[in-house]
Amino acid sequence: MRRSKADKAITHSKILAVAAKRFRERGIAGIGVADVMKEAGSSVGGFYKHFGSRDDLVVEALAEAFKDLDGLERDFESLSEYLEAFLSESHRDKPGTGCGITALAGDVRHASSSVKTVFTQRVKQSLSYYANGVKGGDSESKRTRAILLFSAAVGGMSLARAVNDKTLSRELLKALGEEFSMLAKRPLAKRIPAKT
Amino acid sequence: MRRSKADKAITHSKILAVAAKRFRERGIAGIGVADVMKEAGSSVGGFYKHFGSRDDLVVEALAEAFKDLDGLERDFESLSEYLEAFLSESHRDKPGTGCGITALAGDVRHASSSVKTVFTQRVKQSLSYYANGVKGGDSESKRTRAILLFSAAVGGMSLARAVNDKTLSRELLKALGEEFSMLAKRPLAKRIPAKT
DNA sequence: ATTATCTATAGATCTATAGATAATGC
DNA sequence: ATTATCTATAGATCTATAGATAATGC
Repeated sequence: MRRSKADKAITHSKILAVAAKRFRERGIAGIGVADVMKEAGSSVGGFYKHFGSRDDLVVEALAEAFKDLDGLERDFESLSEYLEAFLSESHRDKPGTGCGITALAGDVRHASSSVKTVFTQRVKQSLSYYANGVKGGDSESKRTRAILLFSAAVGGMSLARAVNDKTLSRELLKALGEEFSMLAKRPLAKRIPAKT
Repeated sequence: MRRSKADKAITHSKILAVAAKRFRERGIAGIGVADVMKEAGSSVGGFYKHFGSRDDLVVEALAEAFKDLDGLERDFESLSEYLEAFLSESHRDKPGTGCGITALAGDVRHASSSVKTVFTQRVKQSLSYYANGVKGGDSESKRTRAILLFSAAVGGMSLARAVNDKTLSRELLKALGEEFSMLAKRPLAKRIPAKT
């Protein structure tokens, strides 16, 4: 029954891969330790030789999920292209392999401090990525614009996923795509000065 | 032990009030039937004379939570003022009495079809409210702008609540407030024509 | 007689632990 | 000898039901 240390490492990453996917799909409370272990090809009892607690799994699985996001951000040439893919129906329908921040923002509010810390760090990273991708403007307006785009992307996708009406869901994604195609290019403040 | 029909109605609304608050605060899975009943001053056993199932409570409590949102939307003279209050730290720190869409968007994705339907209807109502409040532009650009503002408000507040870092949380709300103060006034398309 | 509410509990589900099993690794 | 994994289960928690109690309402 016992396997080698190398095999244990494989088991460990299988568990993480399953958890990273299912937590994003069903929420942090949506899948249990036993189900994760079963899908990873193991049984419940072994779990606690891999993780100190269920919450430790959540923390590591969240970090694992963010690796997908790292890849996504890297694979696009511009923020505009990234956002277009982000707002796709394909991304909407596959939360399990998509942005972990969007999939779990609601859950993290009720999660442990450790989970929140991992989440927070990744939010900061995404904001840098967005700010970097915004065209024109000084660094402050880029940052502000990044926050608008990121918030709207996360919120819009959350709504598109929660809503029961396919037409509305599509409309949300499409409308954001249109607004983003303008907003991602130049900062508003540089085009027309704010009135104040 | 038995009380009058009128008293039963009072008990019923007490249950709903507690549930509407606690679901928003702790999430749909975050509080149980027994705790809701206890806080409403009753005991578990009576619950099923009031609601057919826990899910029925979720549906009714969501509708109840949206009454607060109706009130919020009514109490402000302009969309800009509404958004300023929406993005406040006070609203961030009191999800139990705040916007139910923001508080529960993540949870609704995993909820029953009945819950999704109630949620979806209220999303439509909010979008109308936003579109109505946008200054200038034709009805199509108002609608698109409304979707941007609403998505960013929901997403930004969700992030501000999930994040572990007070400075970042405040920055998110502040930046959105700044961008909104411009975006809520005039549609981008009417100021500078899109390139494409 | 009906029924609003209560106490008690059945039954399901979930995290975590105990103890057994058998292969690894010194 | 150590340890990776397994089966079994303790203990907590949650939804829903059963049956008792006593006040309402016909």
